[in-house]
Amino acid sequence: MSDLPVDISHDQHAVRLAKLAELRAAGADPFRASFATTHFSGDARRAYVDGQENTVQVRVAGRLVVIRDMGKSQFVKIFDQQGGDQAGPLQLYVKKDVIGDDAYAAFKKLDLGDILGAEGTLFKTKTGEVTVRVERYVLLAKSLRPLPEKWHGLSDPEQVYRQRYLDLIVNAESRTRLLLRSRVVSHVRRFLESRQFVEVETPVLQSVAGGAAARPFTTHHNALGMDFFLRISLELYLKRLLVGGIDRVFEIGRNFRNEGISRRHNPEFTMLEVYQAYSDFRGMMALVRDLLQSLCREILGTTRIRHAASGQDIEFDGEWREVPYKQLIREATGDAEWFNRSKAEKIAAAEAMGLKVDPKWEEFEITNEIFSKRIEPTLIQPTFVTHLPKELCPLAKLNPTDPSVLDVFELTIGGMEIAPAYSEQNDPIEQRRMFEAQAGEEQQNVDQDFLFALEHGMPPAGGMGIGIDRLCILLTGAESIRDVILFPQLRSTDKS
RNA sequence: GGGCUGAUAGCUCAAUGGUAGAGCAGCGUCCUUUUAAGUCGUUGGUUCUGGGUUCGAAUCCCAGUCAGCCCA
Repeated sequence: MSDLPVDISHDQHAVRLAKLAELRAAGADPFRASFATTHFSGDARRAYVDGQENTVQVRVAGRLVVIRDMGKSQFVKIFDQQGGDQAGPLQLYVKKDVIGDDAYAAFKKLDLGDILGAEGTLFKTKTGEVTVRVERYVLLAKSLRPLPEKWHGLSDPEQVYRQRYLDLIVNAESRTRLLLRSRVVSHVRRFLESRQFVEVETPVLQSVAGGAAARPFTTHHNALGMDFFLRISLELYLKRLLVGGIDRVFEIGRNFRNEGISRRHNPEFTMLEVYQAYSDFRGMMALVRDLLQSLCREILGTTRIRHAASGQDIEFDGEWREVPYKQLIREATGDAEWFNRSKAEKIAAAEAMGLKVDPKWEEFEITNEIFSKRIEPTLIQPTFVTHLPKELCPLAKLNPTDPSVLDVFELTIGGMEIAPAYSEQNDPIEQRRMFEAQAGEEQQNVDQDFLFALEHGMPPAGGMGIGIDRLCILLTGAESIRDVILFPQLRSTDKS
């Protein structure tokens, strides 16, 4: 670069642009259309036969992430989809004698980050690393920007999230964690399909956003000239499908809630919802336990997970604790008569427990504040909290012997609510009454079309939801939901 | 929405009111089995933005932007 009129040696982008121009001037194509490979990096390593030096031929491709230049030969490493495997990127050995003077001179001008294809034979170095002895190589895509530092990687959380592609290249833990999520989703599908559940897709754009209590996003359809909401839950459409005779149905899909962003909340998140006709919340208990146990075994290879926040190990194996909500409340408050206390007494007791209570709250809300602040965080081992108060969900059936509670459970693990499940309400009269009571002044928020569907008869059913993001937090030990979402929501910035 | 913390070279980080530095990366050498390769030399800064205080500001003050944590 010293022959350039202006010294740009400090500007890595400018240096690379100059190299690009040089390549083009020499008639090379720095951005090729394709390259036929025979192996990913890990597969190439596995293709090596012990003692068979330079007999197995491979064609591989990837991003240059390490260059060790020794004058007339170089060891470099390329990173591909299997570059996150334990052994890391695949090593290539490029020798002047083998590829020739011109090709070697061009190779010396490559930069970290360039994407190349190479062909050669496998051998083992004296330190035992399976390596490709390169006979031919081709630059497939010139990289015009430098990679983050090789040892410390990329650690600024903002850049990790905004430039996830770099995080994936340089931070093996991020890559492993995020790819684990793909395996989780894939396993969930296979598990449910093996039990004859059918996967469907239901509308994201809805004129009534029902199935949960949350503020929806709004959007507008120009041709129809009407506003829509983005869905906040999958529930009401999947139940229409129960009416339609799809007895075992599930959807894995994005929900959108126009609420705060935090370590546990992203405005868009992925839910699994499962409905099984002729089952009930107890059937869902067995289903979710089987599902999570098989996930642990298949994906993690263990049913024991380290829970950093509590310092405990979470054991997924065996039967799980089952305990009624009311019992937990009575234990936590030390008051056997809690549910007979007046509102004033409940407020006083909650405040004595250090909780902030809004006087406008209903009694069940005060009680539930105790549950979510003082009980839920302590439920580290998998726990089915059953029979929640009837006010907490309008879509579930009442318990026949105690109609103040619902035939539901909330599976809590690691102090987080992981999976709620219900014996689903299929009485259209009762369902309408609940919806209309809940909607109050805002009767337009009642999904009449759903109620109309229910009136045709919905089979009794168990239903369950699992927040995939939270499940992945649990399985990976991530500290934030952002660490299990490839591109978490951030404020947009103008990039000039 | 509120509180706290942070933003310095491409990346990871120093510099606590007095000449903005290091490692990696980059650039130029040496080196044909390296493993954060080694070696010699060397470039690189709107210290997030805008104001203010001061003889002097990366540093102190105010406002803003973005992010993280906690709370709602």
